Amino acid sequence: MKSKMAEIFKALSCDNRLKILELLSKGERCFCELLRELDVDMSTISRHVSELSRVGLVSVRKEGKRKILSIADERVLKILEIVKSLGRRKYVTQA
Amino acid sequence: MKSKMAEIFKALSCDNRLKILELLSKGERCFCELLRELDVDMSTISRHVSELSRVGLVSVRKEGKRKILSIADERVLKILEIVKSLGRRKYVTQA
DNA sequence: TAAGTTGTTGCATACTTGTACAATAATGCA
DNA sequence: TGCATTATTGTACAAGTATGCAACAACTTA
Repeated sequence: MKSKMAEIFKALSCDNRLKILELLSKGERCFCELLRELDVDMSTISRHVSELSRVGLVSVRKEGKRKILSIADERVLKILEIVKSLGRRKYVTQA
Repeated sequence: MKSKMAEIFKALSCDNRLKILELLSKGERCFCELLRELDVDMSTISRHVSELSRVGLVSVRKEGKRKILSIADERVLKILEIVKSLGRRKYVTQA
């Protein structure tokens, strides 16, 4: 069985899920708004959101007939920021 | 094609690779030391190390007939620490 | 109740991944 | 040179993943 850590990283290892997190980092939004911004099937988004919330990266709240999604924790943004900065640097080893 | 960010997260999403990083976080060590601590085939470790260095998480230095491995960047440790803390918390949504 | 909106789930499919084993390569030592 | 140590690579394979389509479910509103 996979560790919690590995599961979290796994959830972060897909571009469409990263895209979802990036959108949510600008503020909460509902499921069907994501659909308009992501050019993938609704079922695909559903599964991605489900995975993100399962591992605790995204919070889900029901409001009328909509599901409102948001980043679950400040630390999620922190992680994304650090890894983005790692990705930009051309992997230079410290001297 | 997968983004740099997704590739880095992917590299982090496997328990054996996380184990390697954890060992390296205590200080650099050579390939064959990892072998003694990891109970997987050497070829498997070779591929994991290759992947970790490919995406820039681990630095490799040759010394005699050995390859010495180390964490490539402080930020790698930071990421591991944050995600570990995320994993511990029982995914509590803010009130 | 009927119709529309929003989301989930079963199924199929193309692709990727983690792993071991065996063969090979590179290096250092006797 | 021959042998031991250290590491990589080809191959195979079981398991897992991302995706779309179609059917279905839950909820809202007319």
